[in-house]
Amino acid sequence: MLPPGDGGSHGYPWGMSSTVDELVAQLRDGGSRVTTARRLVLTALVKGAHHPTAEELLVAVRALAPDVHASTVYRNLEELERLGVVVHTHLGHGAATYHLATEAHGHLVCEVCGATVEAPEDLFEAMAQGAKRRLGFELRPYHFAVLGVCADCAALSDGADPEPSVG
Amino acid sequence: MLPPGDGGSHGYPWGMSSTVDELVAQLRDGGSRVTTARRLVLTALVKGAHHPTAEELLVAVRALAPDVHASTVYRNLEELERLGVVVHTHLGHGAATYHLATEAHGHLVCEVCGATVEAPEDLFEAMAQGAKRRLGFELRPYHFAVLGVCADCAALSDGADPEPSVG
DNA sequence: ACGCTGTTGCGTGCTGGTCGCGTTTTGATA
DNA sequence: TATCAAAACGCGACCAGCACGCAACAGCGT
Repeated sequence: MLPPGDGGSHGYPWGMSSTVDELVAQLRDGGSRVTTARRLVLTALVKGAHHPTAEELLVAVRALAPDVHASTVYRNLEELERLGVVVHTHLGHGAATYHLATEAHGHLVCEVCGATVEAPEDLFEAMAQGAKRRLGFELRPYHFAVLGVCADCAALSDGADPEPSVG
Repeated sequence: MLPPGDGGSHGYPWGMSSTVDELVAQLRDGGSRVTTARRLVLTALVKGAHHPTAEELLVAVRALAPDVHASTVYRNLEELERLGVVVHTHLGHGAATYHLATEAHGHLVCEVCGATVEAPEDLFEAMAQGAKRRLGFELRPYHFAVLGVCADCAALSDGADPEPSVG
């Protein structure tokens, strides 16, 4: 699962994901040291699933370096977030999920089936403008998901109202 | 948002929101039994602060019935939520906050100072309509707060960008 | 190659909440 | 009003997710 840390970014279909080397450079610029564990966390973020939890990142890291400790992953994520390299998001009641700051986006999560939809950038715009104009409040709507019912579940539950599962 | 449910109930001075008696009736209608602890939880919700956590409700309940156990409060809140009497909301990283379902509303929380603003009902409307039309997604944007920067903090931090505290 | 200091592994602790169990209480029925 | 099954309770153990203090280790400027 780990092709060479080549410099060029050959595209991932859904976007411009940075390479590990670029992120490592960000670390150095920020004055942080580059360690094995830290590099592996970045690698897992770049190449792994879309919304990994700290736990999932730990598993990915341990696949290559079995002795990395959970608290190391937590501390690294904290530091990476401080440097603006990653952000974390809460999609529901469980653990936070992490992604690269360059991929920041809003999330819609279905209360019924748990499906996660990445919100189009402009979906929040009207609300953000309204909040700014009327309350002076600058929205940053990326940190918590917005819950709701996805199209599939809405169709299925016409007439029957299943218990929400994410709430 | 609160019809004068004061009906026959020999009033709590506060008058406003639903009375404990009305809520108790909802419990009975739902097939649940009415116990001392349960009634006290409802009383705390009706008369207490605006966004109490389970812990704060426990304190309020214990002020009148010192032997009520924390798990009782948690279980009651769970049951009350199942019956649609209360809802819970996450305003930040800490404990959930509870309020009566009749008072459900969206929340804007300042990442910097933690201030909570109750969102005007229609603030979410444009976004909800957009999500419905474009994604078939029915928003229920009340469960997680939407983060941002409040007017005061935005003014203060012009030029300097303090670390978010709520994230 | 050295040494300063950031980082790690490890254990321990905390918060917020859940669960199983034996006992008490509720409220429908007699 | 007494009876009694089932609901709810008190209690403690336990869980997930994460934070922390410390001694040992390792990155990187010199």
